[in-house]
Amino acid sequence: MASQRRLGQENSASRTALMDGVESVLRDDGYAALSARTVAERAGLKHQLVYYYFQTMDDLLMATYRRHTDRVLERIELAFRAPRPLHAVWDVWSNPVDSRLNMEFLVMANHNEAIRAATIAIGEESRRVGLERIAQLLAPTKLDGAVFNPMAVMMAISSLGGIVGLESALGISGGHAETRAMVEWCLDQLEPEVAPGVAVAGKG
Amino acid sequence: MASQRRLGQENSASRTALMDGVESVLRDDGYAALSARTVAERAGLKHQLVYYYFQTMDDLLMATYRRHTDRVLERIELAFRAPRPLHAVWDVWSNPVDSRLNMEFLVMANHNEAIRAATIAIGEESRRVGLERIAQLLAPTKLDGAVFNPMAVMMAISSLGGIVGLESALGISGGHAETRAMVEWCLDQLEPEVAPGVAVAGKG
DNA sequence: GTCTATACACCGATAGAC
DNA sequence: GTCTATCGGTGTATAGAC
Repeated sequence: MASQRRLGQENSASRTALMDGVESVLRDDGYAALSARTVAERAGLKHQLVYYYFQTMDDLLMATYRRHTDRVLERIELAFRAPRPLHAVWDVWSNPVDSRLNMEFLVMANHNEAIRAATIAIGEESRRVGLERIAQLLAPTKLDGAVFNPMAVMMAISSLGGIVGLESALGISGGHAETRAMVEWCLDQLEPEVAPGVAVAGKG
Repeated sequence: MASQRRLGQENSASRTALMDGVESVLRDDGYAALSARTVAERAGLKHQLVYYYFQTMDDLLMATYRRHTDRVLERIELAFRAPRPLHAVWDVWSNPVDSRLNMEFLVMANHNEAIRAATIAIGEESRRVGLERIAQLLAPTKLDGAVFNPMAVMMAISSLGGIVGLESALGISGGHAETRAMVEWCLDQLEPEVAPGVAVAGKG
Protein backbone atom coordinates (compact mmCIF):
# COMPACT_ATOMS: atom_id res chain seq x y z
CA MET A 1 0.00 0.00 0.00
CA ALA A 2 2.95 2.30 0.67
CA SER A 3 3.53 4.69 -2.20
CA GLN A 4 6.90 4.87 -3.91
CA ARG A 5 6.86 8.64 -3.89
CA ARG A 6 9.73 10.32 -2.09
CA LEU A 7 8.91 12.57 0.87
CA GLY A 8 10.42 15.82 2.16
CA GLN A 9 12.08 16.33 5.50
CA GLU A 10 10.05 16.64 8.70
CA ASN A 11 11.77 19.87 9.70
CA SER A 12 11.17 21.64 6.40
CA ALA A 13 9.77 25.17 6.48
CA SER A 14 7.38 24.37 3.64
CA ARG A 15 6.05 21.37 5.51
CA THR A 16 5.29 23.56 8.50
CA ALA A 17 3.74 26.19 6.25
CA LEU A 18 1.39 23.56 4.84
CA MET A 19 0.21 22.58 8.33
CA ASP A 20 -0.28 26.26 9.15
CA GLY A 21 -2.28 26.47 5.95
CA VAL A 22 -4.59 23.68 7.07
CA GLU A 23 -5.33 25.48 10.32
CA SER A 24 -5.88 28.72 8.48
CA VAL A 25 -8.38 27.17 6.06
CA LEU A 26 -10.19 25.37 8.88
CA ARG A 27 -10.53 28.56 10.89
CA ASP A 28 -11.67 30.72 7.99
CA ASP A 29 -13.66 28.42 5.76
CA GLY A 30 -14.14 25.11 7.55
CA TYR A 31 -13.17 21.57 6.72
CA ALA A 32 -15.34 21.47 3.59
CA ALA A 33 -12.94 23.97 2.03
CA LEU A 34 -9.87 21.85 2.76
CA SER A 35 -8.01 20.82 -0.37
CA ALA A 36 -4.44 20.61 -1.54
CA ARG A 37 -5.06 23.74 -3.59
CA THR A 38 -6.59 25.91 -0.84
CA VAL A 39 -4.02 24.83 1.71
CA ALA A 40 -1.06 25.41 -0.58
CA GLU A 41 -2.38 28.82 -1.56
CA ARG A 42 -2.37 29.94 2.11
CA ALA A 43 1.20 28.68 2.37
CA GLY A 44 2.23 30.48 -0.81
CA LEU A 45 3.13 27.18 -2.45
CA LYS A 46 1.92 25.12 -5.40
CA HIS A 47 -0.58 22.42 -4.56
CA GLN A 48 1.65 19.63 -5.78
CA LEU A 49 4.01 20.34 -2.89
CA VAL A 50 1.45 18.77 -0.59
CA TYR A 51 2.25 15.43 -2.18
CA TYR A 52 5.95 15.96 -1.82
CA TYR A 53 5.66 16.37 1.94
CA PHE A 54 2.72 14.06 2.63
CA GLN A 55 1.50 10.81 1.12
CA THR A 56 -2.12 11.97 1.08
CA MET A 57 -4.26 14.94 2.08
CA ASP A 58 -5.41 12.85 5.01
CA ASP A 59 -1.83 12.47 6.21
CA LEU A 60 -1.42 16.24 6.12
CA LEU A 61 -4.65 16.63 8.06
CA MET A 62 -3.59 14.12 10.70
CA ALA A 63 -0.13 15.65 11.09
CA THR A 64 -1.79 19.02 11.63
CA TYR A 65 -4.24 17.57 14.12
CA ARG A 66 -1.52 15.89 16.12
CA ARG A 67 0.42 19.14 16.27
CA HIS A 68 -2.76 20.90 17.38
CA THR A 69 -3.62 18.43 20.13
CA ASP A 70 -0.06 18.53 21.41
CA ARG A 71 -0.36 22.29 21.74
CA VAL A 72 -3.74 22.06 23.48
CA LEU A 73 -2.48 19.52 26.00
CA GLU A 74 0.57 21.66 26.63
CA ARG A 75 -1.65 24.67 27.30
CA ILE A 76 -3.87 22.68 29.66
CA GLU A 77 -0.90 21.40 31.60
CA LEU A 78 0.50 24.92 31.80
CA ALA A 79 -2.86 26.18 33.05
CA PHE A 80 -2.77 23.68 35.90
CA ARG A 81 0.45 25.23 37.10
CA ALA A 82 -1.15 28.69 37.30
CA PRO A 83 -2.14 30.20 40.67
CA ARG A 84 -5.81 29.51 39.97
CA PRO A 85 -5.79 26.44 37.70
CA LEU A 86 -9.50 26.19 36.96
CA HIS A 87 -9.71 29.85 36.01
CA ALA A 88 -6.76 29.33 33.69
CA VAL A 89 -8.28 26.21 32.17
CA TRP A 90 -11.52 28.08 31.55
CA ASP A 91 -9.56 30.77 29.72
CA VAL A 92 -7.95 28.15 27.51
CA TRP A 93 -11.22 26.51 26.49
CA SER A 94 -13.29 29.65 26.06
CA ASN A 95 -10.79 31.37 23.78
CA PRO A 96 -12.73 32.16 20.58
CA VAL A 97 -9.81 31.67 18.21
CA ASP A 98 -8.99 28.18 19.47
CA SER A 99 -12.62 27.18 19.91
CA ARG A 100 -13.23 27.49 16.22
CA LEU A 101 -10.44 25.09 15.42
CA ASN A 102 -11.32 22.74 18.27
CA MET A 103 -14.95 22.50 17.20
CA GLU A 104 -14.04 22.00 13.56
CA PHE A 105 -11.88 19.03 14.51
CA LEU A 106 -14.48 17.71 16.95
CA VAL A 107 -17.18 17.66 14.30
CA MET A 108 -14.78 16.22 11.74
CA ALA A 109 -14.18 13.35 14.13
CA ASN A 110 -17.69 12.16 13.36
CA HIS A 111 -16.72 11.27 9.81
CA ASN A 112 -13.00 10.59 9.89
CA GLU A 113 -11.88 7.45 11.68
CA ALA A 114 -8.31 8.59 12.37
CA ILE A 115 -9.48 11.95 13.71
CA ARG A 116 -12.06 10.18 15.82
CA ALA A 117 -9.48 7.93 17.46
CA ALA A 118 -7.14 10.83 18.16
CA THR A 119 -10.03 12.91 19.48
CA ILE A 120 -11.10 10.25 21.94
CA ALA A 121 -7.52 10.11 23.18
CA ILE A 122 -7.09 13.86 23.55
CA GLY A 123 -10.54 14.29 25.07
CA GLU A 124 -9.93 11.82 27.83
CA GLU A 125 -6.31 12.88 28.29
CA SER A 126 -7.14 16.57 28.59
CA ARG A 127 -9.69 15.80 31.27
CA ARG A 128 -7.44 13.39 33.13
CA VAL A 129 -4.69 15.99 33.40
CA GLY A 130 -4.84 17.60 36.76
CA LEU A 131 -7.74 15.57 38.08
CA GLU A 132 -6.01 15.23 41.46
CA ARG A 133 -5.58 18.97 41.52
CA ILE A 134 -9.31 19.50 41.04
CA ALA A 135 -10.04 16.91 43.68
CA GLN A 136 -7.88 18.94 46.09
CA LEU A 137 -9.82 22.09 45.24
CA LEU A 138 -13.16 20.38 45.71
CA ALA A 139 -12.24 18.72 48.99
CA PRO A 140 -12.46 21.73 51.37
CA THR A 141 -15.73 22.98 49.87
CA LYS A 142 -19.17 22.04 51.06
CA LEU A 143 -19.87 20.57 47.61
CA ASP A 144 -20.34 16.85 47.58
CA GLY A 145 -17.31 15.24 45.96
CA ALA A 146 -19.42 12.38 44.68
CA VAL A 147 -21.66 14.80 42.82
CA PHE A 148 -19.07 17.35 41.76
CA ASN A 149 -16.78 14.75 40.35
CA PRO A 150 -13.46 16.19 39.11
CA MET A 151 -13.92 14.73 35.64
CA ALA A 152 -17.45 16.14 35.42
CA VAL A 153 -16.16 19.57 36.43
CA MET A 154 -13.51 19.42 33.72
CA MET A 155 -16.13 18.32 31.22
CA ALA A 156 -18.37 21.24 32.16
CA ILE A 157 -15.55 23.75 31.85
CA SER A 158 -14.36 22.46 28.48
CA SER A 159 -17.77 22.14 26.83
CA LEU A 160 -19.25 25.34 28.14
CA GLY A 161 -16.03 27.14 27.32
CA GLY A 162 -15.90 25.64 23.86
CA ILE A 163 -19.42 26.70 22.95
CA VAL A 164 -19.10 30.17 24.43
CA GLY A 165 -15.87 30.60 22.50
CA LEU A 166 -17.36 29.31 19.27
CA GLU A 167 -20.42 31.48 19.57
CA SER A 168 -18.27 34.50 20.28
CA ALA A 169 -16.42 33.83 17.06
CA LEU A 170 -19.79 33.58 15.33
CA GLY A 171 -20.85 36.98 16.56
CA ILE A 172 -23.37 35.65 19.05
CA SER A 173 -23.20 37.55 22.31
CA GLY A 174 -26.61 37.03 23.94
CA GLY A 175 -26.28 35.42 27.35
CA HIS A 176 -22.49 35.29 27.22
CA ALA A 177 -21.79 37.94 29.83
CA GLU A 178 -24.24 36.24 32.18
CA THR A 179 -22.69 32.84 31.47
CA ARG A 180 -19.15 34.03 32.01
CA ALA A 181 -20.20 35.70 35.25
CA MET A 182 -21.87 32.51 36.44
CA VAL A 183 -18.87 30.35 35.59
CA GLU A 184 -16.46 32.75 37.25
CA TRP A 185 -18.60 32.90 40.36
CA CYS A 186 -18.52 29.11 40.54
CA LEU A 187 -14.78 28.99 39.98
CA ASP A 188 -14.27 31.67 42.61
CA GLN A 189 -15.94 29.38 45.13
CA LEU A 190 -13.37 26.74 44.37
CA GLU A 191 -10.43 29.07 43.89
CA PRO A 192 -10.72 32.23 46.01
CA GLU A 193 -8.37 35.10 45.27
CA VAL A 194 -4.86 33.91 46.11
CA ALA A 195 -4.81 31.09 48.60
CA PRO A 196 -1.39 31.06 50.28
CA GLY A 197 -2.02 27.81 52.14
CA VAL A 198 -2.67 25.77 49.05
CA ALA A 199 -0.28 27.60 46.75
CA VAL A 200 1.02 25.39 43.98
CA ALA A 201 4.71 24.89 43.94
CA GLY A 202 5.84 25.99 40.49
CA LYS A 203 7.36 23.20 38.54
CA GLY A 204 11.00 23.58 37.85
CA MET B 1 -29.83 37.29 -10.18
CA ALA B 2 -33.06 35.35 -10.24
CA SER B 3 -32.91 32.32 -12.45
CA GLN B 4 -35.57 31.66 -15.07
CA ARG B 5 -35.77 28.03 -14.09
CA ARG B 6 -39.16 26.75 -13.02
CA LEU B 7 -39.54 25.30 -9.52
CA GLY B 8 -41.54 22.39 -8.07
CA GLN B 9 -44.27 22.63 -5.47
CA GLU B 10 -43.48 23.17 -1.81
CA ASN B 11 -45.59 20.21 -0.71
CA SER B 12 -43.97 17.72 -3.06
CA ALA B 13 -42.86 14.39 -1.62
CA SER B 14 -39.61 14.57 -3.60
CA ARG B 15 -38.86 17.99 -2.17
CA THR B 16 -39.27 16.62 1.34
CA ALA B 17 -37.18 13.59 0.45
CA LEU B 18 -34.36 15.90 -0.66
CA MET B 19 -34.39 17.73 2.68
CA ASP B 20 -34.37 14.39 4.49
CA GLY B 21 -31.41 13.49 2.29
CA VAL B 22 -29.51 16.58 3.43
CA GLU B 23 -29.99 15.65 7.09
CA SER B 24 -28.98 12.08 6.37
CA VAL B 25 -25.74 13.10 4.65
CA LEU B 26 -24.93 15.62 7.39
CA ARG B 27 -25.41 13.05 10.13
CA ASP B 28 -23.45 10.28 8.41
CA ASP B 29 -20.72 12.06 6.49
CA GLY B 30 -20.74 15.72 7.47
CA TYR B 31 -21.22 18.88 5.50
CA ALA B 32 -18.11 18.34 3.42
CA ALA B 33 -19.93 15.43 1.76
CA LEU B 34 -22.97 17.53 0.85
CA SER B 35 -23.63 17.70 -2.87
CA ALA B 36 -26.61 17.52 -5.16
CA ARG B 37 -25.48 14.02 -6.10
CA THR B 38 -25.03 12.60 -2.59
CA VAL B 39 -28.27 14.14 -1.35
CA ALA B 40 -30.31 12.91 -4.31
CA GLU B 41 -28.89 9.42 -3.92
CA ARG B 42 -30.19 9.23 -0.33
CA ALA B 43 -33.58 10.36 -1.58
CA GLY B 44 -33.56 7.80 -4.39
CA LEU B 45 -33.71 10.57 -6.98
CA LYS B 46 -31.50 11.89 -9.75
CA HIS B 47 -29.30 14.83 -8.81
CA GLN B 48 -30.86 17.14 -11.36
CA LEU B 49 -34.08 17.07 -9.36
CA VAL B 50 -32.35 19.24 -6.78
CA TYR B 51 -32.41 22.06 -9.30
CA TYR B 52 -36.03 21.49 -10.13
CA TYR B 53 -37.06 22.01 -6.49
CA PHE B 54 -34.42 24.52 -5.44
CA GLN B 55 -32.62 27.36 -7.19
CA THR B 56 -29.26 26.40 -5.69
CA MET B 57 -27.73 23.84 -3.34
CA ASP B 58 -27.54 26.62 -0.79
CA ASP B 59 -31.31 27.12 -1.01
CA LEU B 60 -31.83 23.43 -0.32
CA LEU B 61 -29.47 23.63 2.64
CA MET B 62 -31.27 26.66 4.08
CA ALA B 63 -34.71 25.13 3.64
CA THR B 64 -33.48 22.08 5.50
CA TYR B 65 -31.96 24.19 8.23
CA ARG B 66 -35.13 26.18 8.73
CA ARG B 67 -37.14 22.99 9.00
CA HIS B 68 -34.60 21.69 11.51
CA THR B 69 -34.62 24.79 13.70
CA ASP B 70 -38.42 24.85 13.67
CA ARG B 71 -38.41 21.31 15.01
CA VAL B 72 -35.83 22.11 17.67
CA LEU B 73 -37.76 25.13 18.90
CA GLU B 74 -40.92 23.08 18.96
CA ARG B 75 -39.21 20.44 21.07
CA ILE B 76 -37.84 23.05 23.48
CA GLU B 77 -41.24 24.65 23.90
CA LEU B 78 -42.77 21.25 24.49
CA ALA B 79 -40.12 20.51 27.09
CA PHE B 80 -41.05 23.63 29.00
CA ARG B 81 -44.57 22.27 29.38
CA ALA B 82 -43.27 19.07 31.00
CA PRO B 83 -43.56 18.50 34.79
CA ARG B 84 -39.86 19.19 35.21
CA PRO B 85 -38.96 21.57 32.35
CA LEU B 86 -35.22 21.81 32.89
CA HIS B 87 -34.85 18.05 33.05
CA ALA B 88 -36.81 17.83 29.80
CA VAL B 89 -34.70 20.52 28.14
CA TRP B 90 -31.56 18.71 29.19
CA ASP B 91 -32.89 15.54 27.54
CA VAL B 92 -33.52 17.46 24.32
CA TRP B 93 -30.03 18.93 24.10
CA SER B 94 -28.08 15.88 25.22
CA ASN B 95 -29.73 13.53 22.73
CA PRO B 96 -26.83 12.06 20.69
CA VAL B 97 -28.74 11.79 17.42
CA ASP B 98 -29.79 15.44 17.39
CA SER B 99 -26.49 16.67 18.76
CA ARG B 100 -24.69 15.48 15.69
CA LEU B 101 -26.92 17.49 13.41
CA ASN B 102 -26.97 20.51 15.73
CA MET B 103 -23.18 20.63 15.91
CA GLU B 104 -22.78 20.17 12.18
CA PHE B 105 -25.00 23.20 11.56
CA LEU B 106 -23.33 25.19 14.34
CA VAL B 107 -19.89 24.70 12.84
CA MET B 108 -21.22 25.36 9.35
CA ALA B 109 -22.45 28.72 10.60
CA ASN B 110 -18.83 29.81 10.77
CA HIS B 111 -18.52 29.82 7.01
CA ASN B 112 -22.02 30.30 5.64
CA GLU B 113 -23.53 33.72 6.12
CA ALA B 114 -27.17 32.62 5.83
CA ILE B 115 -26.66 29.76 8.26
CA ARG B 116 -24.87 32.10 10.61
CA ALA B 117 -27.77 34.56 10.68
CA ALA B 118 -30.32 31.81 11.23
CA THR B 119 -28.12 30.26 13.92
CA ILE B 120 -27.85 33.48 15.85
CA ALA B 121 -31.63 33.76 15.74
CA ILE B 122 -32.32 30.20 16.85
CA GLY B 123 -29.61 30.32 19.50
CA GLU B 124 -31.01 33.38 21.18
CA GLU B 125 -34.61 32.32 20.63
CA SER B 126 -34.11 28.86 22.11
CA ARG B 127 -32.59 30.38 25.22
CA ARG B 128 -35.22 33.10 25.53
CA VAL B 129 -38.02 30.52 25.46
CA GLY B 130 -39.14 29.80 28.95
CA LEU B 131 -36.80 32.24 30.62
CA GLU B 132 -39.57 33.35 32.98
CA ARG B 133 -40.16 29.73 33.85
CA ILE B 134 -36.53 29.28 34.82
CA ALA B 135 -36.62 32.49 36.81
CA GLN B 136 -39.56 31.06 38.76
CA LEU B 137 -37.61 27.88 39.45
CA LEU B 138 -34.56 29.79 40.59
CA ALA B 139 -36.47 32.20 42.83
CA PRO B 140 -37.19 29.92 45.83
CA THR B 141 -33.67 28.48 45.91
CA LYS B 142 -30.80 29.83 47.91
CA LEU B 143 -28.93 30.42 44.68
CA ASP B 144 -28.26 34.02 43.87
CA GLY B 145 -30.51 35.02 40.96
CA ALA B 146 -27.99 37.56 39.78
CA VAL B 147 -25.34 34.87 39.50
CA PHE B 148 -27.51 32.01 38.29
CA ASN B 149 -29.06 34.06 35.57
CA PRO B 150 -31.80 32.18 33.67
CA MET B 151 -30.12 32.75 30.33
CA ALA B 152 -26.80 31.50 31.69
CA VAL B 153 -28.50 28.39 33.04
CA MET B 154 -30.05 27.70 29.63
CA MET B 155 -26.68 28.27 28.00
CA ALA B 156 -25.04 25.80 30.36
CA ILE B 157 -27.69 23.16 29.72
CA SER B 158 -27.58 23.49 25.96
CA SER B 159 -23.78 23.58 25.60
CA LEU B 160 -23.01 20.84 28.06
CA GLY B 161 -25.85 18.76 26.66
CA GLY B 162 -24.70 19.33 23.10
CA ILE B 163 -21.14 18.25 23.76
CA VAL B 164 -22.10 15.25 25.86
CA GLY B 165 -24.50 14.18 23.11
CA LEU B 166 -21.94 14.69 20.37
CA GLU B 167 -19.25 12.80 22.26
CA SER B 168 -21.67 9.96 22.93
CA ALA B 169 -22.27 9.72 19.21
CA LEU B 170 -18.49 9.68 18.75
CA GLY B 171 -18.09 6.74 21.08
CA ILE B 172 -16.52 8.76 23.87
CA SER B 173 -17.89 7.74 27.24
CA GLY B 174 -15.23 8.79 29.76
CA GLY B 175 -16.62 11.21 32.30
CA HIS B 176 -20.12 11.15 30.86
CA ALA B 177 -21.81 9.21 33.65
CA GLU B 178 -20.23 11.56 36.18
CA THR B 179 -21.28 14.59 34.15
CA ARG B 180 -24.87 13.43 33.71
CA ALA B 181 -25.04 12.69 37.44
CA MET B 182 -23.75 16.15 38.28
CA VAL B 183 -26.17 17.88 35.94
CA GLU B 184 -29.10 15.88 37.21
CA TRP B 185 -28.17 16.62 40.80
CA CYS B 186 -28.14 20.34 39.97
CA LEU B 187 -31.45 20.12 38.15
CA ASP B 188 -32.95 18.18 41.05
CA GLN B 189 -32.14 21.12 43.32
CA LEU B 190 -34.21 23.37 41.07
CA GLU B 191 -36.87 20.83 40.22
CA PRO B 192 -37.44 18.35 43.07
CA GLU B 193 -39.46 15.18 42.47
CA VAL B 194 -43.00 16.19 41.69
CA ALA B 195 -45.51 16.41 44.57
CA PRO B 196 -47.43 13.25 45.45
CA GLY B 197 -50.59 12.71 43.45
CA VAL B 198 -49.00 13.72 40.19
CA ALA B 199 -48.05 10.78 38.04
CA VAL B 200 -44.34 10.34 37.54
CA ALA B 201 -42.66 7.29 36.09
CA GLY B 202 -40.60 5.55 38.72
CA LYS B 203 -37.23 7.00 39.37
CA GLY B 204 -35.54 5.13 41.95
C1' DG C 1 12.75 21.19 -3.52
C1' DT C 2 9.77 23.11 -6.72
C1' DC C 3 7.80 23.29 -10.95
C1' DT C 4 4.70 21.94 -15.53
C1' DA C 5 1.77 18.77 -17.38
C1' DT C 6 -1.50 15.36 -17.03
C1' DA C 7 -4.87 11.44 -15.52
C1' DC C 8 -9.57 10.86 -14.17
C1' DA C 9 -13.59 11.67 -10.77
C1' DC C 10 -16.88 14.71 -8.95
C1' DC C 11 -18.79 19.37 -8.39
C1' DG C 12 -22.89 23.01 -9.34
C1' DA C 13 -25.70 24.22 -12.72
C1' DT C 14 -28.24 24.44 -17.26
C1' DA C 15 -30.78 22.98 -21.69
C1' DG C 16 -34.02 20.49 -23.48
C1' DA C 17 -36.36 15.75 -24.51
C1' DC C 18 -40.17 13.00 -22.80
C1' DG D 1 -41.96 15.78 -12.82
C1' DT D 2 -38.17 13.28 -14.22
C1' DC D 3 -34.93 12.18 -17.36
C1' DT D 4 -30.27 12.41 -20.69
C1' DA D 5 -26.59 15.13 -22.03
C1' DT D 6 -23.38 18.50 -21.29
C1' DC D 7 -20.46 22.63 -19.64
C1' DG D 8 -16.50 24.63 -17.08
C1' DG D 9 -14.33 24.25 -12.72
C1' DT D 10 -12.09 21.92 -8.99
C1' DG D 11 -10.74 17.72 -6.51
C1' DT D 12 -6.73 13.99 -5.48
C1' DA D 13 -2.79 12.17 -7.06
C1' DT D 14 1.20 11.01 -10.12
C1' DA D 15 5.21 11.50 -13.60
C1' DG D 16 8.92 13.69 -14.77
C1' DA D 17 11.66 18.20 -16.05
C1' DC D 18 14.70 21.48 -13.83
